[in-house]
Amino acid sequence: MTNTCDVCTYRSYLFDNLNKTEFGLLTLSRKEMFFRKGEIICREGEKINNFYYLKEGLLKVYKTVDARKEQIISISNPLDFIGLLSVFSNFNYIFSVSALENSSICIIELDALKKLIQSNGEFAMTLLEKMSKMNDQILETRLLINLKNLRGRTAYIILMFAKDIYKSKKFDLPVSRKEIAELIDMRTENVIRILSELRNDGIIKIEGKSIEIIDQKRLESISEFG
Amino acid sequence: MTNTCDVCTYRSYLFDNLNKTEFGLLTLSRKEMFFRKGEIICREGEKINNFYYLKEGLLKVYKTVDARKEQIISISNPLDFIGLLSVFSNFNYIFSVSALENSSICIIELDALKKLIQSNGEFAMTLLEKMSKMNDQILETRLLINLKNLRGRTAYIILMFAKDIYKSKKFDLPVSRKEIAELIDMRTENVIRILSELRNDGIIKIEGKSIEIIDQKRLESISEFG
DNA sequence: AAACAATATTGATATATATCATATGAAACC
DNA sequence: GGTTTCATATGATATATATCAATATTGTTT
Repeated sequence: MTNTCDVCTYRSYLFDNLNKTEFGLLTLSRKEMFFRKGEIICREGEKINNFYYLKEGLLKVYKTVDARKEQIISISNPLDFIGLLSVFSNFNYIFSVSALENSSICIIELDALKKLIQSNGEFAMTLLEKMSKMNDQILETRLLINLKNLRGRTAYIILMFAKDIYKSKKFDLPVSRKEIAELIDMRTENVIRILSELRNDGIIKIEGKSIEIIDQKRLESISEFG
Repeated sequence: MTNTCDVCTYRSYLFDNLNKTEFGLLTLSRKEMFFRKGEIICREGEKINNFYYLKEGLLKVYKTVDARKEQIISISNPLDFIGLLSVFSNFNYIFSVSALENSSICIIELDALKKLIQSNGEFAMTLLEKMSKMNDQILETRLLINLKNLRGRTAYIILMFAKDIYKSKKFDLPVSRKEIAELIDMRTENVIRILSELRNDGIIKIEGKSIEIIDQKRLESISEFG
């Protein structure tokens, strides 16, 4: 909602190293946009002109495998940069991004940002650190998920939603069963089956999209050991 | 072998944007080290003090899953930075690196490099671009491999060695069957079995570590469609 | 409200992959 | 030189996961 960057909490997170002039320059090229749940922010293959970061909401980053199947690479939380580092190394997006919940996104012209990187080394260093941390996390998570069996993956993803995203044992899933499958490399039927198992074992409660973790210890043990 | 950076071909690849003073600063903190096949360059968990890049040879980047199993994340070619971006976002390595072939590695003190990033924005930008390209590629490759069935993965990795690493249809595998398995998420027995199948189908020749691609078209088709 | 499409669910079955067992040759060790 | 260890190899079997099928449930469009 707020359109002045000065008061935006995100300033301190990323733009602390900029002086007044630089910050003004950035603000000039900056826009804030609102995306409704389901809307697409950018598409694989499109030219990259902007640098996005997520102010509020929830996004998914994904690739299209074929007409019926997508591969979800990661889920973006508020404060996340969107689009991995590829914005700096590719001319075109190598993935798509869409909104899982209504989201506010800050948009900065990539050229303006690149100029700042070149003129302000402190800022460059901060950006490099933050972006590299995010990239590492995505890769590590993908490697971790692939080591687990289906039960472990399902438990892992429930815990991710509870701990990392909603910070609560009870929450509404922002995704369909199919999307969970696409995120943790499973088939929809197996996601559903295993969710039902976990319910029958008294580890979680499910009712439609609503999930509540009953026995977190057991769920974590399943996430770790399958 | 050469110890003066001026003549090193790698200068133009990465350090073009530095002036004489800056370049001198970097050279001061720079060392070149030789690692024999099998030797470990750095270990998961160790403190990060240096920025490495591979001048000559071949490395593997991996994580230790348990006493008997490793997970190979990527293979580093000459010109590659070693260690993903985590060198900028972590204090300790989140993976290990060892030499698959005798290798020459340039070692720069991380602090010296960070200073340069902060003082020279052009250099920061170049580094950001190159490192992010590498990181993206690693992630993309991992996603791609996981979409394939075992036959597809095996074909893919043979083609990777032939096209990306040795640039020849005939080459000696720098890794054991077990390591191939750890690289493409399979079991050793299945790697061996499928290699034998491909041999029996007249698609490749194998003799110990030596591999020759006979029918590249079919191999590529298997890599793509399984 | 009816018709339709998408999602969720469960069961039965097929298939891919892992596991176990065994053998051989080569390298490492004492 | 003999013993041990590791890499390669192949077959038989077990297990995990995908696929197919059928039905309910929810959401969407008209």
